[in-house]
Amino acid sequence: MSDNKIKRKVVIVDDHPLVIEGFKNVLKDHLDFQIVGQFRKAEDFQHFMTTEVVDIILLDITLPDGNGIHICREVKQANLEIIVLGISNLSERSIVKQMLHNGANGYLLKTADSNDILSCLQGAIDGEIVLSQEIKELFDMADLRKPEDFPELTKREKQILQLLAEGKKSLEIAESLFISPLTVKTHRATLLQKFQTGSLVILINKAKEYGLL
Amino acid sequence: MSDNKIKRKVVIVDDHPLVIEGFKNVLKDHLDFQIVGQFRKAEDFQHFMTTEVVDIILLDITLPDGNGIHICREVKQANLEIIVLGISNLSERSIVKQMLHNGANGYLLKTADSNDILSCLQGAIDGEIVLSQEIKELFDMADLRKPEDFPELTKREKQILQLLAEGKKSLEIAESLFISPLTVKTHRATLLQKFQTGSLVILINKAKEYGLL
DNA sequence: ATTACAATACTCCATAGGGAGTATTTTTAA
DNA sequence: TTAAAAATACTCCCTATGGAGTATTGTAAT
Repeated sequence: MSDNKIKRKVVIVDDHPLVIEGFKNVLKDHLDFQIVGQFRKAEDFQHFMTTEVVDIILLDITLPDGNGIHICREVKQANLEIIVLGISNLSERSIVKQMLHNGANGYLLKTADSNDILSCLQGAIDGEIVLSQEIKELFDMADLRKPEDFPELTKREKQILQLLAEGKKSLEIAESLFISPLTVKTHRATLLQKFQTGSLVILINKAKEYGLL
Repeated sequence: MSDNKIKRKVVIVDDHPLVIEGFKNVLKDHLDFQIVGQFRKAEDFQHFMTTEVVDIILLDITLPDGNGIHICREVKQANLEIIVLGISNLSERSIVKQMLHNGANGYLLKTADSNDILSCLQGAIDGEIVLSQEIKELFDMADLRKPEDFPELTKREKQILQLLAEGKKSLEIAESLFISPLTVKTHRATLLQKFQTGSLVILINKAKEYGLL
């Protein structure tokens, strides 16, 4: 667009350097955008945000030390003006919904191409809620989608899920977490219930599908 | 390196345009490499390969219309000189092993950074089997070379292992195979014994590592 | 035809897992 | 500062699983 416009400050948060490099390559010739920060960990990004002011955040959902959905809420609580676009491999409807509920201005799949990304950025700047092509299709075909939504797990549940996935028995888990085996049993039951199955193996398979393990 | 060297022809096959852009950004200032093709679908890549000659293929494992592991084998059968590096988010041992068994020259995680990627490329050119940092940590190199001492399974056992991995209960398996649940139990016990574990989850994890599932 | 091994099916026993509740304390968010 | 959610721990009951045997029939290779 115009040449003398003040560039919008963009921050990229993604644990995949290749994706960061990809965004840089997509944006590098674009006069409207200036990348002022890139982070692989939520913590680094959050620290950066305590001192810097930015316009646009490209925010991965799955980070090694945090969750993009929560980070989005924090950012928006601090400043509603900041444009937050979720980026992820995950095309689960519930995740997209959660992001949008937390105030995100849009959601891009990593399968989006340059044009898709740039038009989403422009749309978000223009105040639209933007979704990349495949996500749009996902929402159009709403009726065909599976009803099972991505379960919200608590910290403890995730912890126990992880140990179950390693093949640990309830007793071992109880010992390593210093809690009663009966408590482990409760968490396990909650997990099975949240994933709507009665099989540990299915539970773990689904958790892997959702990228929880 | 040297300036007048003939550049190595690189092809990128990945369904994520951002990853392709990322590789382009990482390689763009490197005098040794020249990107001669980029593909989002296996089919397009395979068509390209019928007419073109390349030196290095950066090959994603998960493609919308194919499997990088199979594609790797095809490529290597046609020309062993071509360097194939698997790239993927998946850090499962069995997948890496399958790639290397099919002749891949290495395996990079998408969490690898530029330096990691470039040093892997150089290593592969120098004839090494290269793995990105995180993958190296997952394995010790010695483990890769020695033949696997995974248990010999009978046809029926493999069949039942498969069904167990799908989360089926003994009773369901018995019904679908028209045998007694007690027989299923025997096979299951044999499997657990052969894999030297008392946990179904561990059994299935090991089976996946060995590429049996 | 003999010898393996596979596949089948059973016994008995002990423990782990799954289903459905209730209840208290602690943490976190509104 | 409350109200909600998470984490803790328990009850009872029943079924599934795991471990250790034994035994018969089927099948494939020598």
